[in-house]
Amino acid sequence: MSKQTILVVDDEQDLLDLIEYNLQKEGFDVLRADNGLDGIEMAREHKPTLVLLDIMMPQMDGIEVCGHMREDDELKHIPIIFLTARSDEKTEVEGLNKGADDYITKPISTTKLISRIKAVLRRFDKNEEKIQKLKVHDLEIDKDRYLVLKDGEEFQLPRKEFELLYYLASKRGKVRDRQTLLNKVWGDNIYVVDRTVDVHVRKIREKLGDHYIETVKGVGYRFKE
Amino acid sequence: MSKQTILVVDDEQDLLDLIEYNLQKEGFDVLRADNGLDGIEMAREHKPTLVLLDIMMPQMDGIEVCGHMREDDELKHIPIIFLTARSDEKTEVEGLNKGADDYITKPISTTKLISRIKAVLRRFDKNEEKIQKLKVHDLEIDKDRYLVLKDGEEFQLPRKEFELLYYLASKRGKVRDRQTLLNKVWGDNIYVVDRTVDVHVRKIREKLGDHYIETVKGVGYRFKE
DNA sequence: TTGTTGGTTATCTTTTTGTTAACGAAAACC
DNA sequence: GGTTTTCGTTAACAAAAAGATAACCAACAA
Repeated sequence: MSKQTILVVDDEQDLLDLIEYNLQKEGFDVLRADNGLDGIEMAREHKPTLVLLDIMMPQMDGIEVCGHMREDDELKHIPIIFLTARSDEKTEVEGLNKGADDYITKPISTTKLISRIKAVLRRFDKNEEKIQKLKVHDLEIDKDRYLVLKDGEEFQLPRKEFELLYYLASKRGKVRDRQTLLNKVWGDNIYVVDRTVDVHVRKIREKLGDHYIETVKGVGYRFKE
Repeated sequence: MSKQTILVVDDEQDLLDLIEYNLQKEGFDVLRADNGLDGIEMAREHKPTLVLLDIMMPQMDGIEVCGHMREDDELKHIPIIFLTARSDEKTEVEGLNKGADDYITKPISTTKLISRIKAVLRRFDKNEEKIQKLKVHDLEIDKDRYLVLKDGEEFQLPRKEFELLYYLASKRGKVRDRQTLLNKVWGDNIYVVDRTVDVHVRKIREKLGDHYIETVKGVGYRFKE
């Protein structure tokens, strides 16, 4: 496997140095940018495996950068971890809604940083390194384009719905409880109520039909074998 | 599955009470200690599955406790989650570097606490990918899929019926009395009348046929050898 | 503005789970 | 042999749990 590249966007040079040093020690390639615009630029050019994004930056803040990335077909699949000041809880929530995959509060412990990064990569890797395209029953689930094909017809599912469907389909036949689904699809450190899963399942069923995802009462959900 | 034990070390009794109550409600066994020394003592004696450790304590603080545990071959593998006061950022970093697996800031939201604990346990759970498939006679009892296969045909049993069948099948040939079955399948701390077992056995027989589970009069039930 | 996404919540249904009582077979007692 | 007691089976019913659904809100983009 080729080396994984992490793009770090932050306006504090000292912090950049520290993070770069530690990531390199772990065997990652590191790209750095000290403002949002350059960050996006670099992301477009190098397609990093993951982006570490400070929220508070002059000119263009992290949330905005994240927003742009999520709209760019080439970049929307790249996992993003926010760096945020401790007190700043509001932006934290806001950021997650924007499509971040995790967030870490400053000051940053390097162990934690590394382990979070690895956790997020693990979450995505399983899918990424293997098949980008799942074919199940009459569905074709295309992770590259975030698109589902059902006998020729294209369905553009929203990100979360897509990822939930993708995860379940990749574990075809196996039951997963709500908490596991939340951890795998939403992320370990993200707190939403577990009924959220139900609602997303319902929305998927609404669009694709209800014979793909099965309910196992008292246990969880499962993609039909 | 034997119950998981969590050791909570904190000098605030109220908080101990609160945490204990919530953990028990989730089905964990709880051990408590109100200072670092006792904490280590208890850890040595009972080998808990996980330790919740307050950082700020008189005499011996959490970080020190963590340090001791990490040096003890018997205890070094036990996951530790720190409880820290929000403001106290320096020790937090220190703690993580000392080998904690996660930390939670006070004041504590119990939902968050529980889900963090479960996340850490999941991370440590090696048997995640363990095969949980039993093949007995012409039955295939697949816990991963929560399905029973009888020569090709799928049976979706309700959760309790499934778990009862699974338990009996896993102890194939051995008789278990009703109380044991209740304890193992339903759980130690919930009370239901033991006739309930009969009813569930009957329902299983109704669906799969009555030659799998045998009655041993005056004793209990057994999965046919 | 309107539409989309992501998430929450309250209400409605369905299913599961548990209790009880009647029944019957076998064992034990006389 | 007849009677009593013990024990499990079964069906009917009640209670509780779980999930589906719809309506709602907030944030944001077009």
